[in-house]
Amino acid sequence: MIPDSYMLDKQAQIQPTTQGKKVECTSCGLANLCIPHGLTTEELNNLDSIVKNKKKLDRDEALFHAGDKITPIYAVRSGSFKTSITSKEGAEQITGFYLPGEIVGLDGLGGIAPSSTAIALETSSVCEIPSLEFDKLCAHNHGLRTSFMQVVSREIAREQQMMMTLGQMSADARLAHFLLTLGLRFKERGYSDVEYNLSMSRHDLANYLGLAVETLSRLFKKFQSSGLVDVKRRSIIIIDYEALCKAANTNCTRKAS
Amino acid sequence: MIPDSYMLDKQAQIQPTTQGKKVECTSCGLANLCIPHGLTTEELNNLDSIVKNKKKLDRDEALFHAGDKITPIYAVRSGSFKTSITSKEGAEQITGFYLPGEIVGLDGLGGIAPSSTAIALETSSVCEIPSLEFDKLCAHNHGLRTSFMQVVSREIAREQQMMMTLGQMSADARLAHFLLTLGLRFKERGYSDVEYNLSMSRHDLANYLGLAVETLSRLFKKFQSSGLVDVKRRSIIIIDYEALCKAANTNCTRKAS
DNA sequence: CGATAAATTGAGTCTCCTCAACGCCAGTGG
DNA sequence: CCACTGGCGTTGAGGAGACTCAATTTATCG
Repeated sequence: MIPDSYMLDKQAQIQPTTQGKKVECTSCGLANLCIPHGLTTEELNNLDSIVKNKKKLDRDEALFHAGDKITPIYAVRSGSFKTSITSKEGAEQITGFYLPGEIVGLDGLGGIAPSSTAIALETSSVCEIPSLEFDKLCAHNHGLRTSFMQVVSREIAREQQMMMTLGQMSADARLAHFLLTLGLRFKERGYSDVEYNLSMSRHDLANYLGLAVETLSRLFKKFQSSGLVDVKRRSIIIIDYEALCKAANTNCTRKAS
Repeated sequence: MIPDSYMLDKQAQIQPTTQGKKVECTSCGLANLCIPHGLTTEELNNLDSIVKNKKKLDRDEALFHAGDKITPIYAVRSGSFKTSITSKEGAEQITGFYLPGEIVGLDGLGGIAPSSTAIALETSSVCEIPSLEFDKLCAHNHGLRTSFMQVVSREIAREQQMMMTLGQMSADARLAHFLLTLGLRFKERGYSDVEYNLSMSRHDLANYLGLAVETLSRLFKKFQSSGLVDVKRRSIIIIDYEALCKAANTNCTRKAS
């Protein structure tokens, strides 16, 4: 089954959340992918006490802008986001796509203004974690500090991997690698790693991968006609996993789910 | 005057530090560029109490390896380092160069094994900050937490900028931008921003910038013959700052020092 | 249903890579 | 002192991958 975009919050689909409905980390299905992972019940409750009510955003709405004063950090709850930076000359680089359970805003810690802008790719919601309160909480919760540091480390590692992608890989490998990695992220969230929908436009994806849209389009076509994937607009079905790995220059074997 | 490589620790040049000599953050000339920036005297003393003795490394020696168990973080005290990640297939990407006052090892926080390997580019020394002790200290020092979060944010922002460089810029712009930015980092450390020595090989720089060594070599020659810079092996003299900015596609004006 | 944006396709070009050879410099050992 | 060696950097020739520009098709939305 193909998830309807990245909308993973099934509760929210059934009973649409009003702006302000309190969501508890303790009962959140994404907890293991998010900051709560590995925390004690007490720490979880502490965290719950400062996490602000779910904030809902429409497509193309900004969660925060580069240069904003004091910004909280956000945990994606449903939907998805892109972050991008813009040079003085107007050049844009999309620096990441964020799925439910992932943390946005790590470039705006310690009172520093974020260098990136975060924009919802579809109707999305986030849990807001105010920086001041979070910092206070960190003073008394070792587990929380550790968990957060892990989140930070993974984000840095992800960006390093992206440097590898942009610096060393061919266009083919970039796309193949992206499709495989995105699949794995869906899998972590309980969805298929071989059938999913993209929530970003060709333009956004091309920019993220450092390619021209035309090149990206041709690559999709090439993968399609080589029988690697089935692409229909934003729907992706990975047909030949092994071959896609090979295209990504990665000797990854798909593990049984 | 051209600094002899990145050796900024003049004390160390005069009286070579023995392995184990205690260096105080309180009296460190790099404090303002490092974690100590903005801390109270008390916090500084606390930090001093856990910072381990200076560790000296020769050229090509590793500070830590990708996958190492519990790794401390390190503040570069003298010399310089490169960090790199390696894919399973053996592809390498250099992810950063680190000068005195900068923090290495942020991809290994919270007990996570670092994804990168750090290697000294020349004879260098570092201050070791053990993760456990540092975490404990963070519990009681708001300023320390804030300062560290700022370091983390800047590192993430730096990597995002690198994604922009690799994803959007031409080869010319990449090199020009690198030379300018490196100059600014030297300036922060009290050196000329237009005359300095590179501590990394052409190979390392090319890899970092996502270029072939041959391309890099041709670029240096091109910049040289256009009168932008004077390049002699690893010595760099920026002659036409404005033109170099233009090559970097950046409308930066050089501020008087 | 028409207007606008998104995506695809085609043609031609150029940037940058690859491969190969050569020059330069430092260190080594005879 | 000098040839030898090996790493590092440069130079040249040729080619391929990805870009640009332009036109067309396909979606999206009022």
